[in-house]
Amino acid sequence: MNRYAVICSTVRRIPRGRVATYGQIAELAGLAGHARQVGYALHHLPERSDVPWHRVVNARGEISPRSVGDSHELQRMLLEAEGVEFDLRGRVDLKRFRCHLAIRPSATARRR
DNA sequence: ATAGTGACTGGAA
DNA sequence: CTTCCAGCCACTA
Repeated sequence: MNRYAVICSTVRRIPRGRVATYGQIAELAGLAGHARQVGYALHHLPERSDVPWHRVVNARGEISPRSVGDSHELQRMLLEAEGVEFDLRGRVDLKRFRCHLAIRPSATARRR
């Protein structure tokens, strides 16, 4: 079980129509303080991955700017399709759409 | 091996 | 409330 796999499985737990922040994912994945690694992991995802990568936004509720690519446009489209709303500044109201997941004890070694 | 980068964050302004 | 910046440290080259 590598770091990316743990992150991916955590992202998969985000319910439809909700979002989570990078830091939140990192924490849930047992990698508290390593939010950037979440970004790296998502960056490495294959396009047809079943991981709902688009449900991950930054701490401000924005879709994080990417150095390359145009996937952020797709991301917003996917989120709106799930009912996530953006304000005029392109930000999600985290108070409303952030998912509340509990930190799974031993996220890396689930059930023996 | 070293150096540079970044899909981030929290605190400061 | 907002934007800005330094620190962060694994990842890439």
